[in-house]
Amino acid sequence: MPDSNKPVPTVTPPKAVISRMSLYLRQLEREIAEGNETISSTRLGGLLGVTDSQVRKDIGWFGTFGHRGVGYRCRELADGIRQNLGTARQWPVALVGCGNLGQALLGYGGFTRRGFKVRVAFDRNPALVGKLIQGIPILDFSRFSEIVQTEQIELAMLAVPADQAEATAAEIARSGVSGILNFAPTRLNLPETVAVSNVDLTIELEQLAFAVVRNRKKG
Amino acid sequence: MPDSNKPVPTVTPPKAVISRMSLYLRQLEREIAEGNETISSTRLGGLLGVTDSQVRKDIGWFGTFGHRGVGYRCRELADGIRQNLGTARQWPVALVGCGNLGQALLGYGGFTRRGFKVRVAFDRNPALVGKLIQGIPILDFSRFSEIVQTEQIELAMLAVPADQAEATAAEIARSGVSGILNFAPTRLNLPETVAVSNVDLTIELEQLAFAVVRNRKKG
DNA sequence: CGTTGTGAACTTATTCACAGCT
DNA sequence: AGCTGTGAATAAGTTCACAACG
Repeated sequence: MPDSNKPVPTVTPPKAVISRMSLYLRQLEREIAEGNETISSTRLGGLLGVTDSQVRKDIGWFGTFGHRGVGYRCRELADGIRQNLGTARQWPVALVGCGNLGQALLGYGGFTRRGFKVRVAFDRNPALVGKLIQGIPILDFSRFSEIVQTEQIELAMLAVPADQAEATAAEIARSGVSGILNFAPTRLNLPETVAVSNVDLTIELEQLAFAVVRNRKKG
Repeated sequence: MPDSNKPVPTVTPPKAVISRMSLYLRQLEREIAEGNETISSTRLGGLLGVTDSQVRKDIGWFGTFGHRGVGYRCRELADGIRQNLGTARQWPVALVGCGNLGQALLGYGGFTRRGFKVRVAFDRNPALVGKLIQGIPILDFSRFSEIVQTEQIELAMLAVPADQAEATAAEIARSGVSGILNFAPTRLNLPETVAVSNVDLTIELEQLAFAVVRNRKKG
């Protein structure tokens, strides 16, 4: 073994690496489903529009998984990625806000398959409270803090209107939830004990519009 | 990968710049609504978690809008950004796939306010075809190409299951649509005449999980 | 052989710092 | 005095290229 005396302080992979790792993981799951034992960085990257060296560098952040002359064993690498992403276990999730978007999120099976289990949903609208959507009960948001304890909720998906997002997020944070996936088009200003990811549909559409305009100019 | 050895004289702002421009635009709209005439790069950045110099550099890609000693006039800058993003006009949009997520997208008012007008929706499920959701008619997907012509559709939001995404996207591309906002967890491989943006909910959740785990390690 | 892991080179993005305008 | 616009400095991210190894 060459010198393993590397300092390696607080090496945190960049966000971009993490999202590519998710991409790799998904492809690996497909390869496994198709019965492929191994995959090379060249093939994995080719399928996802990423260079082979990028694939190897990215994977390097999470450890040493490859086998020279062979490639990566799909199962081994998939397990390693899940381990590092923190999704080798199940995450109990709460949904806050059961309007159109919220209800769609309840119906989206993709989460469960990747380790995220929506346990309970909340709203303030009495017309919704008490209903069962996709088998998940909608409770009054006033009970949020209590249920977070009993159900051990760690993540919340926030799908309330923009003008309520900031205040609702503050309350969620106070209840001890560790992460919020924010669908409202608003910057949440929270203590950094709470991690926040944003999904902003309008920004994506505007990026698309811009790309189209640029495309036309050169075409 | 094919040749791309052009010394391209036309500078194109990076994607990251574009999404921050969207962010600035939204904040500017709020400032206007609150009656503020001008805003400085420091304040604008502070509200959005971006440095002042980053704000100025970003804006610089789109032109010269500031007034020394004053800041940016909100209306002027907002107009300039819309002009550059290509959202100063209305974009006619089609929705493809009217399941849970698709229907939620139809109900999401945020698009319309930013210049994206969903004109028509498509599905292959006969149980859905003919219905009117949020005032928007659901048509059979076989009519897609025809309607794209008559309604002058330029953008499509793709919200079909993963296993249909690639084929459906190919058909959309063939109909002359210029951009696709893809909600399916699949890489679309299309001719580069069609711009693609991806919204991948699972990736976002995994990023969140990772951030939470990292947060806990240092906390 | 084929394919990884990785330093070094290169490219892109961000921050600094300040001249210059109002 | 206040605040932008921007070149120069720094940092971050990507690709290259090749030794090392099953």
